[in-house]
Amino acid sequence: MPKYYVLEMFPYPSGNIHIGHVRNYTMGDVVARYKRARGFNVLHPMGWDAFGLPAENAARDKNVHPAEWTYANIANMRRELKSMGLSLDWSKELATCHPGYYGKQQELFLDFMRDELVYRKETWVNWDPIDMTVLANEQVIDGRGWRSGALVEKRKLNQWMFRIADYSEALLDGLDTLDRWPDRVRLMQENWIGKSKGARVQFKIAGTDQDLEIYTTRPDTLYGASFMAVAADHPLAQKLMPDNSAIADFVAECHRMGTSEEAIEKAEKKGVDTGLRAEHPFIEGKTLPIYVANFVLMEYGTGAIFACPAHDQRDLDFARKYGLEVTRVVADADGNEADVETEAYTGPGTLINSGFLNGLEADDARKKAVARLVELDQGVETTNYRLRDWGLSRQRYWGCPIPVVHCEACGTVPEKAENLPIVLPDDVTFDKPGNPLDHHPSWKHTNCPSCGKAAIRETDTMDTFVDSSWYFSRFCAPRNDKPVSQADVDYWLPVDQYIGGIEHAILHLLYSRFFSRAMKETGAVEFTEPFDGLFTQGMVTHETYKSADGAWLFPQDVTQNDAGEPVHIETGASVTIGGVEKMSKSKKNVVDPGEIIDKFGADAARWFVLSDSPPDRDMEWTDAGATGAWRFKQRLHRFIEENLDNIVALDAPEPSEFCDQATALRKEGHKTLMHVTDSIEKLHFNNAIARIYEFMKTLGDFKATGKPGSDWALREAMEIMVSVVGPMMPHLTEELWEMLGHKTILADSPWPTLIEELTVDNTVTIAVQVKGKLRATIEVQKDAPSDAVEALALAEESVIKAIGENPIRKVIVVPNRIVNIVI
RNA sequence: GCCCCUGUGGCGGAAUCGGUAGACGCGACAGAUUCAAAAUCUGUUGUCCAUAGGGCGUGCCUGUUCGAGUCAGGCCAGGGGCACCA
Repeated sequence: MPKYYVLEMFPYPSGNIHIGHVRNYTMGDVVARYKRARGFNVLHPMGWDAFGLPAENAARDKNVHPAEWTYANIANMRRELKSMGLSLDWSKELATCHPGYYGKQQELFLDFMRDELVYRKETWVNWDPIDMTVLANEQVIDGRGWRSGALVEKRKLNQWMFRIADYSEALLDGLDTLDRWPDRVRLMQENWIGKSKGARVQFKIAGTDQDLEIYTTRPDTLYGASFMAVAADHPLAQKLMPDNSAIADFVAECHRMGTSEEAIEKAEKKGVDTGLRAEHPFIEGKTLPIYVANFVLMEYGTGAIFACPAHDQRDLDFARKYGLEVTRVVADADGNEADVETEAYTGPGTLINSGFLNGLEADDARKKAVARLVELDQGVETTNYRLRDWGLSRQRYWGCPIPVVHCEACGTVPEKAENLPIVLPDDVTFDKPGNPLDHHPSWKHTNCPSCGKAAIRETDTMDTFVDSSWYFSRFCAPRNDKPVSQADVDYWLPVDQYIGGIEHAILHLLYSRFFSRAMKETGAVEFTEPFDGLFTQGMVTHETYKSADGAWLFPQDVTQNDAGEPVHIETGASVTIGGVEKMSKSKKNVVDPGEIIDKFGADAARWFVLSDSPPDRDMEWTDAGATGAWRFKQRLHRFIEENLDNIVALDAPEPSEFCDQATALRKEGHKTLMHVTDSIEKLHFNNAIARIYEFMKTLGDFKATGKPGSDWALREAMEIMVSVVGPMMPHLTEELWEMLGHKTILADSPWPTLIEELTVDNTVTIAVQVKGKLRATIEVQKDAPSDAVEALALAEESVIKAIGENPIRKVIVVPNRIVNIVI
């Protein structure tokens, strides 16, 4: 039996499911049920992304232990998910906060240490002052923490880092193989990895025997060089600091700026002249001033640049501020060589003012310049990436402990595998800021795994994105002794269809792609890409409501008065309807899935989240839409119940003869089956539902006549209907399936078999156009010869009228589609 | 600033390959049923002129084509991603 692994991104156990979960998990469930019916062995598990800061905040605010809070939330959300009728394999359930999971993660970490995929380094980090922890670059959005929203500061800390940057090229290359991923996500990852081709160039520092190494993507503009600039943290600046208070002050200022708001609000380009000068590699005797500048990043390239103001906007701004020279070296496409004033020219063109490069196109000049640098032994062509290593240390309690011990004698020592899991202590307090593990009286005191002497345990825990970077592999065998069971992973992975929100386009998905490669390196798995197919579903939105005093109102507090105006349900005060926005607690435009399921039933809720909008786009939750879904459910139920007497018994043999009415019904049924199947395969659930509605209309119009085959055809049609609705409305359809006399449940029944002959018509309706305008439609035999079709078209009265006195210049006949008469 | 996506009735949206634009749903309107209402059922519903019938119509402008929502070029609007990345 072929396998199919369908997975929705596992939820954070915040306490309640929200309507976005309903949409996400319904889509996955439809795929799972459909694939099962198509004969696949389906894995469809569920678990909990259960570590993270909210549990610690709850502990602090409500005086409840993070574990207790988390497990209570899990219990509630599991109950809510079960009420949705999801076909999940609960025997595979896992929670990342359970030692049975995070202990295995610690094992993986030791393997990573062994193979040098993780290392420790003192580095500048993004510090979130509210969450009191470090954030990865990916977790800083607009200079603020992705969770807390606090302005992020720069701090220097010892950090555990994953070598994700070493995989830049591999992660980039891998994107090409992911043809079942949205282009948008691939593009976002490509941009994030940020590959650029350029050169490293050594500039001699005049009067010394030292070099300044820079990175540039524009070696062709070397003749336009006007100054050099290094980052505040560049070794050169650091070395000059003690003897140069101007530089020391400036470096301190840069650190204060960090990623703070000022920096984002287009910080002015500033710098300090070091007094040193660099020798131009091509121009004998020319030297360039070296600045420390705030717009140069230590983390990118070499932390130093040469500046060509005419062809780089930042360099130009800086040059204008400090009165440095601006030499144009690239003429634009029209040969324009005019001086650059306030706008740098970054387009293509021909080299000027550039010695041996003059007259060359920029691309050729680039190559020639690098060749000369290599000759001079002053440069080399290189590739650079924006992607940096992933700092995973978090100074928090509720996360996976990093299984490492710091020993005065032996240094940083990995824990022994047999000591795993390193379990979090239960008795922790959250009354003071900082890391509770660090405050704990005894937990960090241990013995060195190497020499046995007293030593200190690492108190940092892992970023929760580590937890979600391999859970899909653990799902195959969640209680296995090893982190992943080789045989099970070989069978199930990669995930065939992964479904989740676009907000994880970079963070979670890139980390998981790295983790799979790293685990392949350590021998844990054999696959490279974890997610073969990815689908990103849109958000659920809702109208917003405001009372006269400007306060947000919940949808359930708003109703319509007799005049149809929106009013407050209790006070009758008038209400303003605002825009349709992403559901958020602050704007109160939320609906509670629990209430929805109570009111409309799980089937109607599932149906509605699939029905109206394409699944990758945002959908608006409306009560009217949910009511529509409920009505369909009632209608189908009523129809089948009322027509049970008009159908043949289960397994009655197919009659040899069908009346016209029966054949017409069969055709509609099989056409519906074909389209719904196709739509589900493409995850176009809204199209599948539109087709089902059409078929419901046909079915509802069918009247039992007793003519040959009609009772057999009606059962066939009903069974097709129940089967195709099945993945979306499991409760209703199981009931109907039983009413139809089946002894086995629908969920275990195969998808109906398509009879292709019944999906093709023997007559077709052809449009007749005159000069591209529709004038008539004609019924003809399928595949009728063109000249016969043409004759029929020309005989149509409305066509004759439209042609009038004009001579016919040409007649185009597209078989089975259209006739266009050109006059 | 750079990169990407999306613009179709009152609304959500459909249109597989360039071939009858507006499927299907919601809403609205009219009617049936009802003492009445709810529920249900039937019909109408892009727009303009209107009697038949016709004109116009997929953000705007050009173009390619017998034929364009669909392809190409140029704009406009909305959304998203990245952003001192040298």
